[in-house]
Amino acid sequence: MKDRTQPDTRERLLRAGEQLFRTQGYAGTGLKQLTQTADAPWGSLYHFFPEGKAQLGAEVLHYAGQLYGAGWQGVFKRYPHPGEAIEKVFLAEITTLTRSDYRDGCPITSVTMDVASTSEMLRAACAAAFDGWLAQIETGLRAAGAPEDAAKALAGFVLSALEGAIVLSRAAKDPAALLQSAKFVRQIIDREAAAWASKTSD
Amino acid sequence: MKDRTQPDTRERLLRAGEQLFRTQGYAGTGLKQLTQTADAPWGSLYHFFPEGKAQLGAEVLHYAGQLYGAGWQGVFKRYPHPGEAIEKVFLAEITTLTRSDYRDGCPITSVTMDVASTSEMLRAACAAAFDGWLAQIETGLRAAGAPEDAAKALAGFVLSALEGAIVLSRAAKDPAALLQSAKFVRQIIDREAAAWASKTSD
DNA sequence: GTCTATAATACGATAGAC
DNA sequence: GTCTATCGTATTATAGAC
Repeated sequence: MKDRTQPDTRERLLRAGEQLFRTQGYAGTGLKQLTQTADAPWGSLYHFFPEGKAQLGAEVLHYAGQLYGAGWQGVFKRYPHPGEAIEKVFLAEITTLTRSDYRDGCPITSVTMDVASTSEMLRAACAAAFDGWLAQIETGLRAAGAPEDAAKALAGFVLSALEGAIVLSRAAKDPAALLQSAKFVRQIIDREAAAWASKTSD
Repeated sequence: MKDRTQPDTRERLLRAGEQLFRTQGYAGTGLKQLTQTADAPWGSLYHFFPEGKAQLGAEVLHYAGQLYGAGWQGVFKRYPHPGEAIEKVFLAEITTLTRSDYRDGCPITSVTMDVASTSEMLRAACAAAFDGWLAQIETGLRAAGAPEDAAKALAGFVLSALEGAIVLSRAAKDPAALLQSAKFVRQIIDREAAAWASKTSD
């Protein structure tokens, strides 16, 4: 869409990066393993990402940010009631985890843990990905009537609970943390939403 | 306390492991860097941990699990009201993060992201550490009158929100996620606690 | 754009003197 | 128990043919 040189190989490298970062983080992923997973020639890696692993990492973070951001947008469109929409995301994550034998976590969280304190550039890319998701959640909540401040605070809480529950579920190989968190997060949102509804336009 | 050979060096290695895992995960931490940080001789590493990095990693996870577990126990003892106790933990984490320029996250989360899907032994050690914390939170909630099922579900939710908020705060270098999550988590606990109090002994 | 070969370095782990 | 030297191997990155 932007370069017209060899979109296939480049896209496969990004996809493989996203997949491998999800399961073993940034530091734990070798470039050789990455090209093999992507079915891409070794030479192509430095053709598309001449600055090496860090550049590839940053672009994978951007790619994943956009991809999952579209998912947030879609779920709010499908389920206008925000409590239902967000609960669906938690439940969908359970499906993703169980289907992958608890391999497919969140690529942004994984990379954050590895590099937040060793590469300012990659840390900023992680923050940007999270910020994009937070903005989508905020938009979804505002569409349901949430005031600006409440929407921002709730979004941070929702994403925190989701990311943490994914971590605990992966460690335990058990969806309990996601189920438990989904229940309480939904409780909070439904209660807040009722408050927004009672305060109609002034 | 258990071996009486060279407790100092061994303890320093565990402490250095905990510190480095917090900031750069398991895969991102080299054993050379670890011995330097611990001010320990290279030879000592394989003297105390003959099975190498994996054994050291597992023992660091156990060490950190016990250490932070005692912290949970202590905060519930100091603050009998569970909403207050748990809010204190969130706020203390903000202090830890800001004081370390957002380096000192959670060692269990970091290692989980790196190895949950590549080493069954280390994944189990991560799960055991989290389970210990969950048990402490559960105990604190039960002491405040929570029924068994409610305590278990709430504990999973609380720890999920905390771990996720640490991740987001580290990525953003901003305590907002921890503050936002603390507020809603406390709301949930206080509301539940009121329900336990109204249902007195039957 | 692709591919092979390889450079340069860092890694985990071992051996053997002390 | 400590320390140095070192072995393989894996890592990221480059060079140059095609």
